[in-house]
Amino acid sequence: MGTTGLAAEPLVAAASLLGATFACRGVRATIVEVEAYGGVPDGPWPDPAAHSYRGPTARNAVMFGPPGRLYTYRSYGMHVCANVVCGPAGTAAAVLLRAAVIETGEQLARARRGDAVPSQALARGPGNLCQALGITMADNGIDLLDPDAPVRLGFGEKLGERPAPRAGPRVGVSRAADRPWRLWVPETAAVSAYRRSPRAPAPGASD
DNA sequence: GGTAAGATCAGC
DNA sequence: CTGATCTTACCT
Repeated sequence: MGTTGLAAEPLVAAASLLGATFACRGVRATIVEVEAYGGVPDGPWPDPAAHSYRGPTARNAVMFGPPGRLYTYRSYGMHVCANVVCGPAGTAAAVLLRAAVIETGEQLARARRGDAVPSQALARGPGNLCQALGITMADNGIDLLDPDAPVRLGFGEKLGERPAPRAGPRVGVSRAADRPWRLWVPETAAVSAYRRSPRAPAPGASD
C-alpha cells in the first residue's frame, strides 16, 4: 500500500488511486474515476493533452515536482480541478480526479453544492468534486501525504475487494483524444459521463 | 498588447 | 445545445 504507486508511470499511478481516499475540510470520499496525464514531448510519457506538455510554467510548476502533491488548475474560468502529481521529481505527470463517492461529511458537501443535488452527483465531475470537498486554488502544491495537511490522500487496505477498473478515452481533450487513459470503477453511479471534445479529430485519427 | 481556446457545468 | 466566466499561452 503505501505510496510507491505514485512515483510510477501515470497509468499505474491512476490505477492505484481508484479506491483511495481523498479527505478535505470535513468531507472524506472514495475516488472512483481518474484520468492519467503525461508530460513533455521528449520525456518518458509524451502527452499533447497534458498541461505540462510545453514545459514548466508558473501554473504547472507543481507537476514537475515530487509525487504526492496536489496540482490545482482553474477550468473554463470558473471551476477548480484537482490532480495528484505522480512520476519521479523532475518528470511531469499527474492524475486528474474526476469523481468520488462521499463517505463522510455529506451534509457539508451538500451545503457547498446545493440541496437539490443527488448524493451520487455531489462529487461527480472534476469541478464538482473540488467544490464538494472545499478545494480551492490556494491548495495548489499541498503535500497530500502529510497527515497534517488540509487535503490528504489515504490508501485503503482492502485491495482485494476492488473490481477491475474500466478504461476509455479522456473526457474533453482535443489532442490524443483516443488514448485510453481514463479509468473508472464499473457500476458506479458517481462516475461522470463521457464527452469527446468538439475540437478533437474524428475518432481513430492519429494520436 | 490582443485574443482564442480550454482536463467544465447547468439550464433550456 | 448553449451560455457563463477568466486565466494562460501564443500570436501579431
